Amino acid sequence: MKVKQLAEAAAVNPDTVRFYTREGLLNPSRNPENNYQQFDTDDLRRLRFARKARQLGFSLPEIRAILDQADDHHSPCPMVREVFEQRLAEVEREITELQQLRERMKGALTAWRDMPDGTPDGHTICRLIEHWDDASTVNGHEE
Amino acid sequence: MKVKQLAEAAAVNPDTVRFYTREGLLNPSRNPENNYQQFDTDDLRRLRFARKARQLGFSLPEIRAILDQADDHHSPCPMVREVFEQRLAEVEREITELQQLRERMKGALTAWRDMPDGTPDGHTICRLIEHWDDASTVNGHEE
DNA sequence: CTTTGACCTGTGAGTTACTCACAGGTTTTA
DNA sequence: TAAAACCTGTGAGTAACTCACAGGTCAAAG
Repeated sequence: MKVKQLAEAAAVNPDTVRFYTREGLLNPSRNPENNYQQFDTDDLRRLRFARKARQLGFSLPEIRAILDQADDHHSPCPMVREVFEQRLAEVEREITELQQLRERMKGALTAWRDMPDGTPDGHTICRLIEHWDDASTVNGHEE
Repeated sequence: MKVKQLAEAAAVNPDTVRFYTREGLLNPSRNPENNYQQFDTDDLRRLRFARKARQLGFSLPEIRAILDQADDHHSPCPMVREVFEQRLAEVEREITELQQLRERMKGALTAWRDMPDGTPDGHTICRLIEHWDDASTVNGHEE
């Protein structure tokens, strides 16, 4: 398989294939005649794995580490489990933060709609933002 | 006020102040003697507004647009309201996506813990990821 | 009065995970 | 045989900062 075929098989951009190859997640052989990259079904599995892991929030270095360990016939299990659980905790945190944000935004909109004059001006909404109480979400993610 | 004082007053990195100035969100005057930037309380208000708007998910170009309109004594209201409501919808979408992700991750962990042998190996978890059904969250955010 | 340290200046690079553009080589198709 | 489609590597652009660097300025201490 060449770049475009692999990309299509995994439903990704060919440039992503090239990028992952540069980053060491894929290790294609080379056709000595024209220097083209040759991917096999194992590369396809790696690529699909990588894409799914990305959806779960794993970073490329993490994915590469998992793949490398699997290549060395080491069980990547402990690391994967740890990262997986960390990621789950992070997802929970993000959900909580976003829910709080949603409530505050909804409250602001409601207060805005219930204003006496009905048609609030820019000062009103700007004041809403200006007086936004940044109790939660202080600095985004400061891990 | 000089850079560092403004930064401290708004609890941000001095480099963020410089960056926002470069980006046109802040328009300090200059001390002609030494070319230092001079910020006033209005700059502080702009900076605080910008930071709060950022917490709400507004982009820097959006914030600059709001600030510029306010400077022209136009009411930024309609734009702010639109962006605000778009952002709220986006937050709702993100919450839903993350909740689905959480459920799937928890399900995976549970299935993993309930494995017959109790100590699953890397293949187990990797297979979990490999067979991850990417029905939702297909391409992240493709707005 | 000079030195030290803290601050200022502008600019350029690094971060993440891609995506796109470019220039030139190869292979396939018409 | 020529055009289209694909390959190659490299470099830049994205968002919103953050950090580093080299050199200028200023307040206070020695």
